[in-house]
Amino acid sequence: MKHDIATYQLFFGSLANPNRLKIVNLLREQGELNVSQICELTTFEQTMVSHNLKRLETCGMVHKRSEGKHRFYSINKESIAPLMKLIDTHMHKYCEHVLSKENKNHCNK
Amino acid sequence: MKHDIATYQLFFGSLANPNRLKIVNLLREQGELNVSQICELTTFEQTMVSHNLKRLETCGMVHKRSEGKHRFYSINKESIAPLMKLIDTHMHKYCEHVLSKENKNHCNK
DNA sequence: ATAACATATGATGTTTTTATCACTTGATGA
DNA sequence: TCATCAAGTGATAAAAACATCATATGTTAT
Repeated sequence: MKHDIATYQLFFGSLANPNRLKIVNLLREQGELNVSQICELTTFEQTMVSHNLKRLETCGMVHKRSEGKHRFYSINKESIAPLMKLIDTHMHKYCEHVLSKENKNHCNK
Repeated sequence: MKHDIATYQLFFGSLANPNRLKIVNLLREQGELNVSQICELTTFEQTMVSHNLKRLETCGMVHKRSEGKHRFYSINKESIAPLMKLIDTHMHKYCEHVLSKENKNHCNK
């Protein structure tokens, strides 16, 4: 397979942003949420959430479902969920030393 | 497990850069290489390569081995190699639409 | 048809990230 | 021990990514 650097960059860049990361982790935990719910739970502005959800959708990280006025977003379970698990494992093994102090201590599991 | 957003950001940010990505893919393909060899093969400047390798090392994506004047770097096979494979699969399924035209065509496999 | 609500889009000033420059450190051999 | 080669470091100007603002679109209810 041919490595398309620009696509890798788009993919990883999508997860290299703290706000998008929070949205992704929120959807991992909460399942399907609409934009307003994401705004409430994160205290982020609506426009920012929309912009970031669009980017996540472009990369196939989340799915979108319309219902009336609402747009419901959910994590791509088939692909992103297991991927994030792999990364969690990697981070535990290799990124301990860069964990911020507060989290280092009460990191149960 | 506790999600440390800053660590995720560091991790993904490391792969969200085209030059680091090229270095990572080079090490995936070529195995162990020293700094000079990476410079030659990529035509990147030495200082840039050193800076970027340091970041990759911080995240546990590459290993470093000293031999005389040289520093040999290699991909973290246990963790990053399988991770990149998962991502390759994801990109093929969900990121086709964002692939640059040139690569779309002669993307065998 | 119009108001109200939910979400999306485009433009832009600001912040963050990056490559490069000048320099340092460390190792080998003369 | 001095010169040379290999690699690393810190500062900074330039480039890229970002949040926000103003506005647009689409949907439901009145």
